[in-house]
Amino acid sequence: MPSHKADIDHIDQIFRALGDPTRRAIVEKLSEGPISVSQLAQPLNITLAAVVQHLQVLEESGLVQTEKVGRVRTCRIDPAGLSLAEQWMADRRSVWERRFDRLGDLLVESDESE
Amino acid sequence: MPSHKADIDHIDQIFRALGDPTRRAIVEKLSEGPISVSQLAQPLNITLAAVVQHLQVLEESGLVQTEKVGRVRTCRIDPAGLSLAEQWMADRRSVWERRFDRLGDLLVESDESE
DNA sequence: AAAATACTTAAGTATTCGCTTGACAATCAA
DNA sequence: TTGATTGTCAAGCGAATACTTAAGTATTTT
Repeated sequence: MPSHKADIDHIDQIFRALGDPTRRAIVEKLSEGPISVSQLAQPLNITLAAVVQHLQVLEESGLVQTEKVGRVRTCRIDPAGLSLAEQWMADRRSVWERRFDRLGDLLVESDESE
Repeated sequence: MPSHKADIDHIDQIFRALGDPTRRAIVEKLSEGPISVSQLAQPLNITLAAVVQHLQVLEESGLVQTEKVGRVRTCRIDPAGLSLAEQWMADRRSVWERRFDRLGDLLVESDESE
């Protein structure tokens, strides 16, 4: 039985997180490898506090994991989050494309209704 | 030479569009097949005007196409939009996973820095 | 110990967003 | 023609969002 309530909620958080361009820039940067919060902030033209807020959203969504050692917090991508969202889109597409197959059948057979 | 400015802008619109749960519900519904605006509105607990506004966002993002014949506008998914977003995520993941491969190499060879 | 680094947290602000209401246009049915 | 569908447009409202500033904490350096 696929797609629990918890999963739907998770998908919700993931897409909400990816909806913001700055957060996508963060994910993009992290895809090159794990870095600290201030390294992450440097290329973006916003304050460190703003970056921290974005990271909270990303971490709650499960797209990013962080770990603090000493005074520096290191951030890395969790690819599972991305592939969950990927799956959602692939599913919608496949349902859509399967429809075309059935449509083809109907055009050929041309009777026997639903 | 991949990823033009126009593409980035397009990706921006797509992810922004998918960031809203109601719009994802619309995409989900449309994946079952093309339907009219009021049919789309029926299961959602919002006014028709709100649905039209969501459809504008979805159409501008390229995720949905619509066509009006008579007084009814029929909406359908454009799978190209979905696969573009899918690609973006797959790319981020692959960069990340390629990093692991290189890390493996380094651990095995354990010299020759770059 | 003192200063610098690397965050963290809270409060405030300006803008954006999703939604409603209400008035309107166009098409189809009786 | 009259009335019912089906959608469109504009204005406005409350809540959410992305950001800043400012004050604080914990850790490392000097």
